[in-house]
Amino acid sequence: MSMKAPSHSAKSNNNDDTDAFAGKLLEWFDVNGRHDLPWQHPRSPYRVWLSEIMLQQTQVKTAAPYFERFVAALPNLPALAAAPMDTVLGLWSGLGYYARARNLHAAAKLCVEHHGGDLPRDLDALTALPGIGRSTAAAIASQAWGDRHAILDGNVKRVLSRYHGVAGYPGLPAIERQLWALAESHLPHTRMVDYTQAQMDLGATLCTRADPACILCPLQHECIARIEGRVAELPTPKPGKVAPQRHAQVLWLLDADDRVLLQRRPPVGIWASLWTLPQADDEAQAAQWFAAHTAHADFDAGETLPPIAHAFSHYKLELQPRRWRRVALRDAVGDNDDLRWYSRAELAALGIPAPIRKLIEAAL
DNA sequence: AAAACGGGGGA
DNA sequence: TCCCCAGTTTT
Repeated sequence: MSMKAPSHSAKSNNNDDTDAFAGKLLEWFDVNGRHDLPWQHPRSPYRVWLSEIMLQQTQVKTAAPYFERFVAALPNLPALAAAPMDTVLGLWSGLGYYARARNLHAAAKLCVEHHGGDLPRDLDALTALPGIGRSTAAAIASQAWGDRHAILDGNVKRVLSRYHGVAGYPGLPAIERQLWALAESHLPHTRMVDYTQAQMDLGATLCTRADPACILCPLQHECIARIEGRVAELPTPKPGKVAPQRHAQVLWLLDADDRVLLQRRPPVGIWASLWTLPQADDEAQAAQWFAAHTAHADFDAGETLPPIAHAFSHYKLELQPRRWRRVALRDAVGDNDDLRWYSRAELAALGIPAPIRKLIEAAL
């Protein structure tokens, strides 16, 4: 990776062959971009770095006052390196993600130790510092020195996947590689400082995740997602991991008065302490439970009902209900705090999981 | 309630 | 190289 200032191929050192993407973006930026952010006046490598770290997981509006306070207390890199950790954390207090502050502090010390108290003007050396990855390094180098490097943060991923109609979750290595290549293909040969800011501004203000303002977008006529009506589908969201499918048997017992037998769940775990129909892992265990709790009733006489599908955040549960009417319990089981007959009128006041309530109330 | 976020760290 | 995490905000 080269550290030198923008290198230009012989044919491309002029504005005429600026990529259409970059050209339109820069024109838009001149009028609509953010030109008065605190780290832009004055712009120094230290201030650019600090702003990029703050902006990693924080919006401009939130970060700005913290930035001002931070640079007022620690105006340059050696001051940061010399400050106690507590001071740094105090200045960061309220911003969250405190690992950023620890990395920032550690990186400042490394810069004093290895780079003469300055940030290194080299992508690999920047990336080697804690808290700086490929995109942050490129954002720093382009904004601090105007060096020609592509960034690929969440904003740019969103813009490029829409503009080029790139489907597939951007976190996947193959998709991310493709997006990096596209980002590099659009790099202009001039105005890198503005170009980098322009991409972030477009993503943050127009090409937003929800409800993008396409009619205001300078790229709307070339944007594949816009042309093909796929703006809402791109970028492809993270594929939810396929939730494991579990099964359970549900025993629905009604007595001679049409009261329903409910069981209180254990105080921890799924549906903690709620009242549900007695449940078993499989049919054999359901039969076993049935034999142990009921008097003179025939398990096989139960009426098999359509299964209920229920989705939890981390697994899917299919409940197989089976119903018996006019059931009596064994004397030894009886009513107690965790296993009771409830009349229909009493159900309303109980904590009952939604799918179970739906099942038993739909029947009447 | 769940997805998004950028870097770090472990597999 | 890839995958997943921590920690927080946004949708």
